[in-house]
Amino acid sequence: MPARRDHDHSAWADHARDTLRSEGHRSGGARMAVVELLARQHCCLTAQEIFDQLRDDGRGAGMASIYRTLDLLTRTNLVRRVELGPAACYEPAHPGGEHHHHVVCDRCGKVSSFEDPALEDAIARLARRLRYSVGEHDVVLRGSCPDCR
Amino acid sequence: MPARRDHDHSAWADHARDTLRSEGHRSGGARMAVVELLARQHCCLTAQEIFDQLRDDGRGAGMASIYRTLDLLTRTNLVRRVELGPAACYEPAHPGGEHHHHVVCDRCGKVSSFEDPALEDAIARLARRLRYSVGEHDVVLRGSCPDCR
DNA sequence: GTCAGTGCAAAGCTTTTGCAGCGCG
DNA sequence: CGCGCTGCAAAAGCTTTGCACTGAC
Repeated sequence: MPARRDHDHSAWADHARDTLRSEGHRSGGARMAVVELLARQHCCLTAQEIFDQLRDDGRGAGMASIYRTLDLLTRTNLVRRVELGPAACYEPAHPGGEHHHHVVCDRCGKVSSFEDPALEDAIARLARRLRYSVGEHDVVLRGSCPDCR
Repeated sequence: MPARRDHDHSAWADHARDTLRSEGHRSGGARMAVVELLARQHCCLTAQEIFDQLRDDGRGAGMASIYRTLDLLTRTNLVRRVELGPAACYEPAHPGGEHHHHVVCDRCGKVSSFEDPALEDAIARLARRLRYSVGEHDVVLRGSCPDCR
């Protein structure tokens, strides 16, 4: 029996491939390598981390292709770009509305994610109150992780 | 009668000067120019905006001094650094706990600020629940501003 | 066969660092 | 009058762009 693949993850990869295809984009090697790597992630990655990991996997891609792919995926809302510091992070955007945010450890730099319905609720109410038409939102907490405090 | 100065603003400038002084820092020209410019702001500024505005005011300072000052002010918690995109923004941190966040217009890039007690409350509860010791937090909303939608 | 996708290298931005000289305390 | 602050210039990231070549369709 083959190893079972993670459903959420392969579902996202399929969704991403289908969406790109339906918009007339081709399936180049670098692009698909980035999509498949992102699909396996639990949290967000920097472009450099993607570059390194693809190289280690023997599927090396040029930095330019990685950035171009991330830009395309972000524009099509398949990927969420998160500004956590000097380098941007990227993670799969799950269409079902599942939604998480990030806590960054000031000391070791570790990034964790969390979900909080009450927070989402407060943001939804707030968005209704503002005169902006709010499309997305990011929440970043900073502090010390359990290992560092 | 002289023009009345904005109390909150000059209060922050005084607080910043006193804090720096008490930690043994000197009052150089560039540093004070940045403090006074920040004190006059209602929202956050990038280093480049600070550079341009000081030059226009005839109090030009070197970029390096601006970055060094912003770094010092951030380390002493006198200034809050906000990651809104490729360039970081900086704004005075008011000690009283007054606290705001930002909405960015995707189309024209305009940045506005808002306050929302319910949001702060949700974040405070959330912070208690997480195993991190949370020190600060940023919320960034993105969408279309009233002029652009 | 065509043209989107790719890799490399060069350029563009933001931010940091090295260093000589100025000036605050 | 010493050492911290400053400005310039160079360097160090991160990201984008130009261009010739490859490969998907």
